[in-house]
Amino acid sequence: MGRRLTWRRTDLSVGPVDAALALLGATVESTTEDGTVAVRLTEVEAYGGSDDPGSHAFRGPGRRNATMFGPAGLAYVYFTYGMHWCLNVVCCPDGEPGAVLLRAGEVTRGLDLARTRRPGASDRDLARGPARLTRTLGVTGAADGVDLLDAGSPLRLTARAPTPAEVVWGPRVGVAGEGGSTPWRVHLAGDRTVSVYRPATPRRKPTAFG
DNA sequence: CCGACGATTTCCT
DNA sequence: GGAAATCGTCGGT
Repeated sequence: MGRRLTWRRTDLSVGPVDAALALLGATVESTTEDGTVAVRLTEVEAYGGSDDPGSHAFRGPGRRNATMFGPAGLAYVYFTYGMHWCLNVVCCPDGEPGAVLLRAGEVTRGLDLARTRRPGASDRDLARGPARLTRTLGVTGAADGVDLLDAGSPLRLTARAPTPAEVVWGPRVGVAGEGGSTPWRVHLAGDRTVSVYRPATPRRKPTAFG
């Protein structure tokens, strides 16, 4: 069952779970004035809409998540923890929210440039985590809303991959509450660039007693 | 190896 | 006001 290895928008307009599977093994490529870096995706996570408490779209559209309600194939990029960018692929028909978070991958092009963006990191760790991946690719909020299926975009999806032989589904990383147990994280089995699983960790608020 | 914690800012309630 | 789809560092075992 060979699969076409080029993208059509309808390939991604299939909801977050199916889109997550379609994106595994595929390549994201970023071009800046410094050059081009490409990453082969080894780990992604699905996020839904009003029925998914773990999703940014759970409470409807707002300033940050507006792109999630756009057409499939757009990049939804958000800023979190005061310092990190995360990159998603929008994966539902226009007006319906849903996205796939790109969590980890392997650098397959532009290794020298990637290394300069992540000083001190091992090659294995260059894109091993959602914020590491955006740093390695040079992705920031400027890429929010970019069409990933346009070959002329600075950030784009290039090759699809054959259906992975073996994938592993599990709970999403860092998602608290009801959405925390939904097994919508998926990665290539046995791949060393997959990030380490961590449950959501509530942080202790500072007390008057130190 | 492992768990704890601080950094730092945006967004929503 | 508080939580957040994280990461690097630090200290202990």
